[in-house]
Amino acid sequence: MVLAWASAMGAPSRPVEAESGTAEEGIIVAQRRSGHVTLMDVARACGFSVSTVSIVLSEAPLSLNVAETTRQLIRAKAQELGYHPDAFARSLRRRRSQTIGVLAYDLSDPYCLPVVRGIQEGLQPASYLPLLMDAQTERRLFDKYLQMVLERRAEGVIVIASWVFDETDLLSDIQKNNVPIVIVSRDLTARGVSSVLVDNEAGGALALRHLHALGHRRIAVIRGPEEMFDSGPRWAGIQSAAAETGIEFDAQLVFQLPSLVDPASGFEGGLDCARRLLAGGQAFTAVLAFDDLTALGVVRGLVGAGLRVPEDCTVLGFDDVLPAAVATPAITTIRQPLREMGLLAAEWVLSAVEAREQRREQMPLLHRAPPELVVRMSSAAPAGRETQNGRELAEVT
Amino acid sequence: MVLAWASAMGAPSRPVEAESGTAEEGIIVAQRRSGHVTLMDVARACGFSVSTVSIVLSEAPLSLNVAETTRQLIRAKAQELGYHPDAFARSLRRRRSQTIGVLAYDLSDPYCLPVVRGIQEGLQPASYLPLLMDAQTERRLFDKYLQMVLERRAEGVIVIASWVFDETDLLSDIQKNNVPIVIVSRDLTARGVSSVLVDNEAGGALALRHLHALGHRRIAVIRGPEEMFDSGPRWAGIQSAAAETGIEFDAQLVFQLPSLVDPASGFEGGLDCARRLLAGGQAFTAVLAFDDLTALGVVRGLVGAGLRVPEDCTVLGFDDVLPAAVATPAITTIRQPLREMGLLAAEWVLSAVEAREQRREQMPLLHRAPPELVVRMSSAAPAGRETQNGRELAEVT
DNA sequence: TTTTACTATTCAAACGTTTGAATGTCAACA
DNA sequence: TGTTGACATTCAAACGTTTGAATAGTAAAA
Repeated sequence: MVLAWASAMGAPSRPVEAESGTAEEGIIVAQRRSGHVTLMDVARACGFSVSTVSIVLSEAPLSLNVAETTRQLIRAKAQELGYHPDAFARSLRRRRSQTIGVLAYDLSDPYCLPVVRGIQEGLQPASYLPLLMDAQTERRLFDKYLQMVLERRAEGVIVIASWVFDETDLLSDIQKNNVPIVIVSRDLTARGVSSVLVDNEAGGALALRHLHALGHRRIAVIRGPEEMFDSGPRWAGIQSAAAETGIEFDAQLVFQLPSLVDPASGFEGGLDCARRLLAGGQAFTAVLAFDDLTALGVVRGLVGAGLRVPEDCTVLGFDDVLPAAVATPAITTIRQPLREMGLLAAEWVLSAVEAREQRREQMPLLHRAPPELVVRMSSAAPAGRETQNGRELAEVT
Repeated sequence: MVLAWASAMGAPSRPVEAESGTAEEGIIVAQRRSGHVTLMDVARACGFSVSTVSIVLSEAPLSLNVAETTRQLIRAKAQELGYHPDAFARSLRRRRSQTIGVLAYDLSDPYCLPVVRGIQEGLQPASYLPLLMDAQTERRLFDKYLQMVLERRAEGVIVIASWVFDETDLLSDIQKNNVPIVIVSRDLTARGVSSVLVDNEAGGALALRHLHALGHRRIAVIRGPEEMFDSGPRWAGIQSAAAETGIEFDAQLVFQLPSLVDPASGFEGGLDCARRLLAGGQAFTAVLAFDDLTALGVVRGLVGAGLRVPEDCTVLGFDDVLPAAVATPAITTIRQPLREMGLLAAEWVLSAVEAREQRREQMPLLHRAPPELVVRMSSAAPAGRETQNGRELAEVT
């Protein structure tokens, strides 16, 4: 009984005998090796076999055949003892982990969290559990966690790689093991990986058209770093919209972020660009930044030189992450539907898991999520004259 | 090779997979039930027993006795087949999960990530793996994940509960199972839980003294919500420093945030307070906000009314999260050493795990991490005269 | 020749579940 | 009396590892 049980815990080095209250034969309470209550413990405590207890507690189909009284007794005892099924044993036996690996290249990037939220939302109804891992921008960790995902027998993997890295055949190990993958925020369909990402072309175009509509003509652009996937298509979208609206870029006003160590360093990049922009002496009325952090860096640079945003200069971001929304002036930006993208990734990975079970082949899928212009406080029509910042700067500081 | 294969067959009579494809070499392609390569597969492929292969691949002490050539062969074959040990089987057998559950009440709170980073850092050297879970401010999810932590046999748990919730005996289930817990960001030592948190009193005092040193005398304070742990001590620290410096608070200038739904809503709270503050017509030269998001909300409110920060009004935050650093003006704040706190929590939980193994009792520990003043752009000496915002506001807008 | 001591490898029993097949009841129907 | 079938429960074999104990083979020591 319970007291005997407690004494067994107190003296773990030898088995303790105790009597069952009802049955004629004594029940031997075995020494518990691990601290956790097992089916065996529950079975002994209530006098049924391990099988019956398992059937009841796991709500297997057979439990319909188990007498109601038995079920209640077993449930009560399990509750009382604090039984929690061992996920290791269960997954091992069932050959299902009910787990999807979620590997973020850098969780501290405010970009990732909404995606993760979407994934959680998508996994929930199927009662799959996300196995969340944060590679902290370290290639080494990314590798290690990928192994981990395999070892933990995740049934699928979602990779969030908003940041730079060359995953040439990083993922091949996963694919070799026939584990479905979905990647968020870059197009890897060419390598056979289903991909969910924002429509960068459309986003770039959206941003430029907004500036054009406000009346801006001399626009500075800060492109993303060379090795980053989004940089190319986003710039392409900007260019095509520019052609469309008859805007021409001054090569002096087009910058490119250096390859960055971590996402937060986009801020530094933006700040630096703003300084170079002002030092260049070319007139401009708007800055189209690669992402929100960059935009915030630009704002810092401009304000530091005595300019006002948006009165003297409009600044546009991209992504719509938290810091952009709570800054003052709040950054006008191109919103990526991150949560929805995560949700879709989850749905895809689940359906791929199912497809694999039924041995159906599946083609890699691609979704380009439509971005959305979020007009906030950092954009406005240009002032009468263009900012002649080279000179103004000297006066103000 | 063939002989080894035969001996493997001598093993317990299993429902033999009748393979017709007995090739000329006699190599039988094992029919894999799950998609994953097992020790058995490797053993067959290289003609050794499962035991030997296990010993080699897990680098058990016995592997010193295994011939060098054998080791190399086994490793090579394992590599070739893409073997990854099954974490379920391994943990089940070893009775160790090498896992610490990390349960964040809301991962999207920028407060959490640095703590998580610290935890990862602390777990790494012991090669423990964090099992990261995000309760999304939902009590129901928190519960569920707590169960999960137990089912996955995490050897310890770290709870990050920067946000409100009444965990009266939420954690008792964990404690009953004798799993060590450490909680970050509130003091639960009274309930026997080791706790790591910032020294809120010191932080509050630090903030107030900074304002005093700058010359501020009429200071508005926005206290944290009633149910939040930090609110009380932080306010106490502010008050004691005020007494010390001879500052008295105008009750009209002391606000309290309503109970909030999620951390980002601190921004709304701050914005609202700022409006009420301005509407109140009382003079003030500084606002001491409960946290950074609140401070950003205050800035928004003040700027919206035509005031400048810090020229017309100083705003102080608390925590030092990313949005505070990248906003312009950057928020002067009280930094919590979040990473260090996470690191300590990890170290504590690991040592508690060890203590438990050696059946040593351990007292709950408490650490109040020293906060640090980070002076940025949102604080300055007050202008000559105090802000008479009631009237000024009417003129400006 | 036997013993001892190694070295290199394998046996077999766990770990805690799940589940197809088997067992045992008991009442109803030939 | 035997058969049927429905219900309630249990048996026992896996799942993929690890590991203490056992087994061979060989060489040195007694």
